[in-house]
Amino acid sequence: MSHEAPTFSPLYRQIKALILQALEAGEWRPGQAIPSEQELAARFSVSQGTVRKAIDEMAADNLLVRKQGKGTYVASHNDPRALFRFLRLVPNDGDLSPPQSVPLDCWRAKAGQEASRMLGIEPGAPIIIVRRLLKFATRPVVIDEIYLPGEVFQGLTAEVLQGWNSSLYSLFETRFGLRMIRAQERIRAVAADRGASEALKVAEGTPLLSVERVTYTYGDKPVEWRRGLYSTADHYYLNELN
Amino acid sequence: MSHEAPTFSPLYRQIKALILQALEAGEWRPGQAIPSEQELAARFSVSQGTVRKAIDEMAADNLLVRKQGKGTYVASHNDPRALFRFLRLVPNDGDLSPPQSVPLDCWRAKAGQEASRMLGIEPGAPIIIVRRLLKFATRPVVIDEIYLPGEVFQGLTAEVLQGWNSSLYSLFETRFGLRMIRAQERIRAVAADRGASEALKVAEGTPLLSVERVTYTYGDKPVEWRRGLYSTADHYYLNELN
DNA sequence: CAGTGGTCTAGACCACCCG
DNA sequence: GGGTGGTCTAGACCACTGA
Repeated sequence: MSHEAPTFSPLYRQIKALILQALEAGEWRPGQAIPSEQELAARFSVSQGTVRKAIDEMAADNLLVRKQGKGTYVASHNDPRALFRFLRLVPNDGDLSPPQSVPLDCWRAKAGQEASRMLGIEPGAPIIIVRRLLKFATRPVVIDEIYLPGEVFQGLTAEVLQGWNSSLYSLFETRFGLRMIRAQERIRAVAADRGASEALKVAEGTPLLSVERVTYTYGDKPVEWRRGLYSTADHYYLNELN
Repeated sequence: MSHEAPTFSPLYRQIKALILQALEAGEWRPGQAIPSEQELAARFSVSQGTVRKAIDEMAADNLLVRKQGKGTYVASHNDPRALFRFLRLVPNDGDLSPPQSVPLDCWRAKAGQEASRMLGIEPGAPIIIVRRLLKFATRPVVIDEIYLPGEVFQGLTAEVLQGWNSSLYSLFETRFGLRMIRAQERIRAVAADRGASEALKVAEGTPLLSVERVTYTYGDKPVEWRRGLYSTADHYYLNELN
């Protein structure tokens, strides 16, 4: 077996790259099953064990979901289990009912310094800004300001947001074919300004969590930058350290 | 993986349990190499592949560290790479010099309601409380109050803390044979009270991160409860969402 | 060089799901 | 029953480390 790559790359990683490529090209849609390990092994002319190891890694990366006896599926944000992967806020009383996203505003603008740096686009490039409220059991808990590259989110309007009653990422995936793979959050404590205090129904100056998030799609391409202000009177940000 | 009744336990998981047991019994010390896969396979009368899969999982759990060509080692908090596994605070300017732990106080007490619940011990059981400051480049950034079960940390005194210039978990591991496996953090925003404002040199009422952590050792046994107040003027809490 | 972990293969069998 | 993923084995070879 010849590996002409300068740095050694095992076969299963090459297979992983090929599957990733097919995934990115939309060969199989989120929620659908990919071909069986045997079929993929035949397609790439490797043994089932090698395909298996490639899929193992992609399942660990939350790109695929294995279901014994059924098949391997493309991960989807429509899956309710995916919801709390990117939302680490938990009510003090442990109530697990899913939060409700209430869009407040949606307008177009040009990328400023910070947005262009975070999204990896030119300053002045078109962006879309969304303001929305997150309610847990009718109580406003998070106010978000979300910056999206206009090029990717062509048809995103307030109406589209209004007409969607599931998670934002679920909308992005279904409507724009954009799959959020991973994110990075920077968390600070700040005092509520006028706008936040009104939206979250707390006193001005109340300490809030400021959660800045950059979200990446395939190829580590940033496609969302958001800043959320979290009221932590009745909720907390939960983080598991492994 | 699943929390259902284990109707079936694959061989490699049984091997994993056996290795875990040996680890817990101190058969190999942190930082040391465990026997080779071949030796373990012979010892447990299974194939190398099965041992391999067991070790794979334990490496993923950060219990073991594989080093190609050398062997497999017991993970240790003395390893500098382990430091930022439990400390997610990063300076705004990206300076990577490790923080300095400054013990302020260390006294004995009896567990109250909250401490007993968090540590899974009887109310009134002996506990040790440590107050300490974390400095990044001479600047005070975190003030911690740490609750430890007295039974486990017999000889812990202010002197012992003073004489240690590495991380706390490194001390716990070396001195008390206690390995911290995983932790759970609950994060809220709070206003600095008098004590915190003096320790962190910020104005009273400044928003701070309140980070409550419960840390677990083998068998998911809680052995530390701490509450930290983080000043986020020049630092932020970084969280990767995968 | 010998010894370690890392990869790849081929085949057998098991657990699970569904028609 | 047939198809899927999941486990287990045995053997060959590769990449890395250190003496």
